[in-house]
Amino acid sequence: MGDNFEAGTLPEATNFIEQIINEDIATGKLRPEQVQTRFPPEPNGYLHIGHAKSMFVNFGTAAKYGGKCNLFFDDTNPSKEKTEFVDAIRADIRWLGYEWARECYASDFFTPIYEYAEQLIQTGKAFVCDLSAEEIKNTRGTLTEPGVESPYRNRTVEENLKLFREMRAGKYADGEKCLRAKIDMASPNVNMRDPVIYRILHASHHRTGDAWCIYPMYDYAHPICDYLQGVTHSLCTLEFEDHRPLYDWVGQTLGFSPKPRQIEFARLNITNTVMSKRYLKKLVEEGKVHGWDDPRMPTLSGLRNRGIPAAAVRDFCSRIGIAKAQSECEYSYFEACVREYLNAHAERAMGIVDPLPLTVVNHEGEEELDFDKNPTDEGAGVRKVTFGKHLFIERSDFSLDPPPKYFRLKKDGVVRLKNAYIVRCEGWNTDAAGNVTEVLCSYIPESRSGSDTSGVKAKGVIQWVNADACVPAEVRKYESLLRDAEYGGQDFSERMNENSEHIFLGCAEPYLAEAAEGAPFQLLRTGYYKTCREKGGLVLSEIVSLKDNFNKK
RNA sequence: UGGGGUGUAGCCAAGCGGUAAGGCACCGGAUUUUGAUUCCGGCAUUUCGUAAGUUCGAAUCUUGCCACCCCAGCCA
Repeated sequence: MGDNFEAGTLPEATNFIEQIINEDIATGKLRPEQVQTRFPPEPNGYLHIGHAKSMFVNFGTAAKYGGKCNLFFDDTNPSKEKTEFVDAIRADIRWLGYEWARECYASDFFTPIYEYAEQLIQTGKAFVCDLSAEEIKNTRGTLTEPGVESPYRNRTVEENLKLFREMRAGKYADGEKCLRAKIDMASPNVNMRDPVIYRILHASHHRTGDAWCIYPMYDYAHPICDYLQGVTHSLCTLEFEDHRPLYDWVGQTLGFSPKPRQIEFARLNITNTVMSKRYLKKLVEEGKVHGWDDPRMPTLSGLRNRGIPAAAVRDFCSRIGIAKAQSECEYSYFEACVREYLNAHAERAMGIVDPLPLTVVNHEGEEELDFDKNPTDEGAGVRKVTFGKHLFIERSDFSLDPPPKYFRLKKDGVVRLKNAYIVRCEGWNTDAAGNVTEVLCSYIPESRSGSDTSGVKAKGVIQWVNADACVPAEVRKYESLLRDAEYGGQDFSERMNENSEHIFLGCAEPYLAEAAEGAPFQLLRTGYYKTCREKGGLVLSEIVSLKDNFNKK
């Protein structure tokens, strides 16, 4: 990781963030290896693919300059945060393939953050306010009108200090008082209208327990934590642009040098994919999914369980770019990255989801055939596959009433059994209801893969497994995904495509299957998948419905 | 109606005064023992939200206008 560049030269900037950093380096503010970032999740849920972009930006930028990136848990609100989430976050970062220089928490800095608050009070830059939350709201003004100053704004330093210490000592109830920065109630930027920087919260913190009953607000704590960690460039998403003046105010007022610099970029959005922790949490809590790592979830652990390689996620992040324009990627872009990676790296296996017995009437005994594990990679090697008289093929690969351009097995037709022989349909058996229960075929001995001298042309190639030697597999079936705007109402439903029947959380790959032993493998039948999607535009939750849908037309 | 941002193809996105990169998607065609892959070709040329202006020359500079996003938590 990290591009190499000669000492004294700057790496080529590939996005606006790197341009800014290059300028900072060029103007002597810092040396490349001093670049430091941080990935700052709040431990109140699992990481999702949107976080993957943030990690790519933060870890990637630091690596590019030979600098460092910390893992920083933003745990300033004990009412929402849990240790379970910090463990899961750590695991997901490692799975994605990133390593942090240092792991720290906002709570590590509670003491200095508190001391800085006293410093603000001493210098007359903060005051204890007795207004209720409601009153503060009512005096903040509106977007077009200035706010009015708190009647407590001009308390003496001594009184403020006394009150603040009493707040810390637990003398007051939640919401009874708060500490506010003294900035400008008439600022056109609402964030600067004497923002609350400390609130009273008699809640147990997942790390500090009951040591504190006052907790700093994000806007106040973040610049301090950045500074104390040595962060030089604090990369965050666009919605914090309005907060940058406050970020800078804290740094300047407290005399930080060098002062960390906040740079904002657009967060990741993907069509039809819910990227809101709030809704994901709701799905989990209401039991609509099996958990945060349900394969239908856009969480990193969900993607992992879906069989999506971390490298593909990283590749996706690198290809979508980093910019400030609000945007929404098509899901197909992500799929392309996954397919590309899987095609190059995934070992191929034949699998049958809906088995139909096929008997090779003129074949006796068994024989071993070589099967390339990955035809795009010579080094992948081969596996032995046993061919015999009794096979299974996919039910949908045989048709008595084939649609036009049906290349697979049909009445009186031939098809190649992948990597084995060409077979000709000789007949079939049905049950009382007329359903096909068995296909009878003859094989052409001269058509063996790799040494075909038969001269017979088979347009179609289908998968098969040996009925006597195959490993039982189980395709995990999931209920089709959310069907209406039940979750999240309007916001959620707005994410629906006009054409899609289901809202989905991103589950669409047909190559999810799970072996009985629990080892996931991929069925890389992207052809079916594409075809199906073009025809129906449906969101598919598992392989069976995918193939059924394919057969419909 | 205040402030902060953003507008380049269906979707991402380069471009930073010298005559519109690349990827995804899509459309042709070739090869193919995965209808996959691979490969070739096409895909903004009265055009860079729009209207004027500066300039030999503008997506790039100036001005006006339009559209969209974010902000009035003791959330992050």
